[in-house]
Amino acid sequence: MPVILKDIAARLNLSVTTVSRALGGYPDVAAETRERVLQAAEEMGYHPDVTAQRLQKRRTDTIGLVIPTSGPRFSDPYFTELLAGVGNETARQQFELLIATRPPDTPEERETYERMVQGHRVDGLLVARTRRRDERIAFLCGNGFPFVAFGRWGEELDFPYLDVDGQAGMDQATQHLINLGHRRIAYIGAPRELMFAHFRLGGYRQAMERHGLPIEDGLIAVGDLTQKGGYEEAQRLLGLKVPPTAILAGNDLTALGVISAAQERGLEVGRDLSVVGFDDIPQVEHAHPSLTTVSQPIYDIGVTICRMLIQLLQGEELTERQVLWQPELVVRSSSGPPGPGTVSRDLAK
Amino acid sequence: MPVILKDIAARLNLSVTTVSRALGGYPDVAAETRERVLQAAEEMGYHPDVTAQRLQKRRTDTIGLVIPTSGPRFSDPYFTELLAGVGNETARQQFELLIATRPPDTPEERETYERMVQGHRVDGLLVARTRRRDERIAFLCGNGFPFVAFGRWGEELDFPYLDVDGQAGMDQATQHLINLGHRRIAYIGAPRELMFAHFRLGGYRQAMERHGLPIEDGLIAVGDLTQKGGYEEAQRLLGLKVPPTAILAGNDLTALGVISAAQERGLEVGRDLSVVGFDDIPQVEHAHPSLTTVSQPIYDIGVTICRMLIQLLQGEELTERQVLWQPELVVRSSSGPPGPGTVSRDLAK
DNA sequence: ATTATAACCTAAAACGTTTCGGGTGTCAAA
DNA sequence: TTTGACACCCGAAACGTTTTAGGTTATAAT
Repeated sequence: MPVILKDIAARLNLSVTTVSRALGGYPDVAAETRERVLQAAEEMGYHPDVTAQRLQKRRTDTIGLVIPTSGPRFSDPYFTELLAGVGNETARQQFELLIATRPPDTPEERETYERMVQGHRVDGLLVARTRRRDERIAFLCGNGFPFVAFGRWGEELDFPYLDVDGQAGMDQATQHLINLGHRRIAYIGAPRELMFAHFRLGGYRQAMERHGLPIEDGLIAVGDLTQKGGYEEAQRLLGLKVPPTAILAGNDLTALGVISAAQERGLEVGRDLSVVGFDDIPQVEHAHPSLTTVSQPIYDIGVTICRMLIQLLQGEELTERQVLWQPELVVRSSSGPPGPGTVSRDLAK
Repeated sequence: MPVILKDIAARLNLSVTTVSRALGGYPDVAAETRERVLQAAEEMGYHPDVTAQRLQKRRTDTIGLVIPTSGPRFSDPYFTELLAGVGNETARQQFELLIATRPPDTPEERETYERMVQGHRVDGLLVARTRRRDERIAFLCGNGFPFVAFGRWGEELDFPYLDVDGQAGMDQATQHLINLGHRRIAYIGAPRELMFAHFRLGGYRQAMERHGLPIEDGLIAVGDLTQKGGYEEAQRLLGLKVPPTAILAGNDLTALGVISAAQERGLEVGRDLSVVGFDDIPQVEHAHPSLTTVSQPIYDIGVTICRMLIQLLQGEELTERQVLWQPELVVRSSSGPPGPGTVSRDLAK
C-alpha cells in the first residue's frame, strides 16, 4: 500500500490538513513542523496521488495530441521530431502528454477527440496538420475547449495557431529553380484535403505565374506524403514525352521518393534532374545527394505550440494568438541548372 | 459546468447510486428506470468524469512509454512505427497512452520513470530499447511495478519481454554477404550500451567465425543509429587502404548513411559496395538502391508488447512471458557479389 | 484585565464516482 | 397473518487530496 497523507499525519500526531499544507509550502505552518513533515514524508517514501489531486483541483495538467497515422506502416520522421519538441516542453512545464494515433478523418479519430474532451482526460489539445474541412477544429471551437493548432484553417473561426508560411516557402523554392534556368517544373503535392498542401501549391503557382511560365495540369501530381508515393508519381512524370527538368515535392519524404525514382532511371539528381523538398527532416541532409529543401524548424514548432497551449491553460493572454513563421530555403546538392542531357533543355530557351 | 451524476439524479428524483448503477448496467435496476436514466444522460450530455472514476477504482487505465530521444533533431522512423502499433492497440483496448520523450540514461529520464510510477500516473509501463546497465528495469523490478520490455536484459532478473533475435538476424545477414562472395565485411554497430547492439554484433562475429574469416577491429565501427553517424563511419571505412567490399549496419538509418557516403565516393551500391541494414523501416524499400535488410515487424511488436502489458494489468497469466521472434532477411538491391572494381576483390580469392 | 493580533493548527466539506450494506414494498407461499 | 423471497432503490462511506472557515493558544497592546 502506498503511503498517504493520513499515514504521515498519524505518525506525527498532526492533522491531514497540516501535513498537506506543510508539503504545499503554506506559510501558516511552523518551520519546525514543516521540517518534521518533510522528513517523515521523505522517510516514509510519500508521493502524492496525482489522481486525487486532479479530482480536487479539477485539472489534469495533461495535454493531448492525436497523431494522424495512415496504415500500419506509418512512419513519418516529421512527427517524431514534432513529438520530441512537444514532449520535451510538456515535461519542462511539469505537464503530462497523452498521445493517440488514429487514421485521419475517421470515426475512430472523432471518438478519440470526444473521449479526450468529454471525459476531462486532458486540459487542452494540440491539433496537427489542419485540414480543409476540419471537424476537429469545428468540434473544439464548438465546445469552447482550449487548443492550439499547427496550421491555419480556411473558415472564419478565430482560434490560436502557429503556422509556417508554406506559400512563401514554396514560392522561394520555385523561384530558386527558375533562377537556375528551369522552366518545366513539376509539382508533387500532398492530398488536397490538407491545408498546407493548399498553401504550398499556391506558392508554386504564384512563382510560376510571376514569371509567365505555363502551369500544366499534367505536371501537377498528388502524392500521399510518403516516399513510395513520391517514387510512383515521379516515375510517371519522368516517363512523360517531355519530362520536367525539376520536380518540387510537397514534403521531404516525397522528395526522397522522387530522387529514388530518378536514380533508378539513371539520372543524376542535381544535374539531370533537380529535386526540392519541404520540411528539412534530419534524414535529408545526409541523403545522396543532399536535398535542397524548404526548412521549417519542426522541433521548435512543437515546443512553441506546446508553450502557447500551456499559457492558454494557465489563463494568460497569448501575446500572439496567431503566428506565421517564415521558412527558409536551404540549398544543397539536389538542385542545379538544367543539365545538357536534359530532354527539355532546349524548350527552356 | 459539465453534467454530473447528481444532476441526472435530481432531474429524475433518483439517488446518485441508482443512476450510477443504471449506467453501469447492474441488474438491480428496473428496466424502465434504466431506460429513463439512459435517456436523461443522453439528453443532458452526460459524460463520466474519468478522474473521479480513477480515484475510486484505483486504476488509471493508462499505460506509459518513455521514448529515448537524443537531441532536438531526433527523428527515428523506427519509433514512429512502434508508437503507431502501441497507440492503436491501447486505443482498441480502451486504454490511454501517456508518452514522454527523454534523453536516455539521464536524470531527466529517471525522474520521468519515478513520476509515472510513484504518482500512479500509469498502471503499467512499456520499456523500449533495453540497455546493458538498465536502471529503468532495475527500478521497475525493485518496485514490483508492471511492465513489459521490448528487448532482453543481461542480468538475472525475470521480467516479461518481447525481443527479436538480433543475433540470428545478423548472422543471416552476414551469411548472405559471405554467400555472395564477400570476405572483407565491415560492421557499423550501435552504441555498446544497447542490448540489441550486443546481440547483433554477436551474430556478425558468429557468422564470420563459422567461416573462418578474420574479425578485424579496424572493420568494426560504432555509429549512433543515425544516418549521419553511418555516413561518417562509412567515410572512414571506405577511406581505408584496403576498404571492405560490404558493410553491415546495426540499423537501417545507419545503412542509409552508408549508402550516401558510398554514392558520394562514386561507388555503385549493390555492385561496388554491398550494404545491409537492420529493421526494415518503411523508407528503405523505396530508397535507391532498395536496401537489403533484416526485417522485424516493428508495428506488430508495438501491438504485442502493448497487448502483453494489458493482459498483465488485467491479472491474466501471460501465455508466454518471454518471447523471442525470429527476424527475416529481405534481400533487395543494395547487396550483390563483390564487383570487379572492388579494391579488395583479389584478396577474397 | 481586557482586547487585538499573530502564529499555528484542524475538522469538515468538497471534488465525482463506485460500492457496501442495508431498506422498503410487493407478492407468493406457509 | 406471518414469513421469505425478490425486485428495486438508497444513504453513507470510501478513494486521497485541497480548501474553507474557523479554533486555540500565546503574545502584545490598551
